[in-house]
Amino acid sequence: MRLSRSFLPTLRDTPKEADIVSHRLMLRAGLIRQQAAGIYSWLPLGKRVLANIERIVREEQNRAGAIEVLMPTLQSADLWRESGRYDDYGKEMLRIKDRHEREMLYGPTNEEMITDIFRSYVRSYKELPLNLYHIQWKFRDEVRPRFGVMRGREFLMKDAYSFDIDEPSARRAYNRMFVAYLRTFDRLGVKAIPMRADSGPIGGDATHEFIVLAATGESAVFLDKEALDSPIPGADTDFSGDLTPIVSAWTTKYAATEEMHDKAAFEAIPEERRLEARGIEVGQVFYFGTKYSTPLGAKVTGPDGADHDVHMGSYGIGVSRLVAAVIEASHDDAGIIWPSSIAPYQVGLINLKVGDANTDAACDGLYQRLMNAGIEVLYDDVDGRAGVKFATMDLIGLPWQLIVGPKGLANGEVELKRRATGERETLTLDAAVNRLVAG
RNA sequence: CGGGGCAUAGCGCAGUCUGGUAGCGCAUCUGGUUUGGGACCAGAGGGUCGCAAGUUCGAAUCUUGCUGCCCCGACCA
Repeated sequence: MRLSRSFLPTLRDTPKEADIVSHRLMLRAGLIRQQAAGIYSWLPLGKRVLANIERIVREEQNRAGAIEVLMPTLQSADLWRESGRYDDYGKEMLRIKDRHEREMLYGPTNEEMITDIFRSYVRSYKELPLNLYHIQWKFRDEVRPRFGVMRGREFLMKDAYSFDIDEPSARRAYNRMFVAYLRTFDRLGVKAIPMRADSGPIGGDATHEFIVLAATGESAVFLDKEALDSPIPGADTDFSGDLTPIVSAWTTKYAATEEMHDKAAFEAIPEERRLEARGIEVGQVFYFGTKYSTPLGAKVTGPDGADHDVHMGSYGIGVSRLVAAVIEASHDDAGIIWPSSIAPYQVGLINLKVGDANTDAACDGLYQRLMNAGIEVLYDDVDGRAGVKFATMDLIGLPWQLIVGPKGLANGEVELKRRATGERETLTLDAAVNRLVAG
């Protein structure tokens, strides 16, 4: 993408409503624009990051055997009356009426709807296990939205729902999502630690929150430092096999949120391994048994010929929140530092002297070669001062900056800078292209 | 939902106490000089001062009501 033809409104000053670093940087780098309290538009750069996160989440869900669907944002109140949650959910649920005065709501979550889909079609245990997920906008009318997209009212979430014949099967489904989450967050470039969590109003008796450590996190967390070094399962993990060893490796080390904190257990850990920190919840997995299947009548016939209420779990990832969480975990004074896997572009190609025939030709050539190699490039082809170009490129945080100016070109050289470390190398044009193609 | 704060040009702010017809920096546009880490000079455009009522000869400024947004707490992916 040529900068001259893109829409990338960056801000030099920090808007005053933004308090935490991720919110400031998201506004300054032109990722989002606030439209109302807790409601944001996603501008081109932010949209690309969001799409990259979605892509990785989707790949790992699919790998773990979950199947993608798409449910609507608007739901009928009737379904929620069946589960009893229409009255229980309270003011956080945005309730609206259509032109026929029918009661509707903007979905805060989808347990009822997915259970309705399930009960409409599935009759036999032979169709299980089943895990359906979607990535859709949710609305929760928070009393106090804050910190930009970290706690918005409208937010993008991946939510998966598993259906099994009995509890042991449901626990295996839980483990599959648990392992998928380990892989997902690792690929997104963040270290998310599963922690024993409170089950809250959704209910259930097995749940973990996946928490990214960050100083500005909303939750206090307590963990054994050794939990940070547990291994990430590989892409070749057999999801049809026994995942208990992987899950156990992560859950035997102490790691808990404030609500579930067990002081005695924590203090049993050698002092040098105790870590008290703050974190951002980016995902949560629940096993809640028949909490919804019983009231909604989601049952299958088992091998014994009898009907069984299905055992369910739900598994959420805060996709839009992750954009902020990644920035909280990965930035410096100059701006964002995107992990390569979700960066809006891999390379920022900087033309330091637009209008100079040699420099233009070299940049245009590099741009073409990189694009042909399948590398996503943001090409700053706008006539401007070097300092402004560098500052903007640092702000938006692309992993690589390829700096092309007349001085270097006189020696047939360009400069390649790695955003994360600030490390620079002077290379020939060919060497620079090869380096970027190699990753 | 309790407590606190803010609302003046695209962004950041001053002016409000003490009423007199709106200003600064950045950004934008034009011309010139510059040009490897947020340049300089000259000029220009851009505001029903959040909305509504009131007081007054006169309101950004005083009064009342409303709305929006932010922060702390409680609550939450």
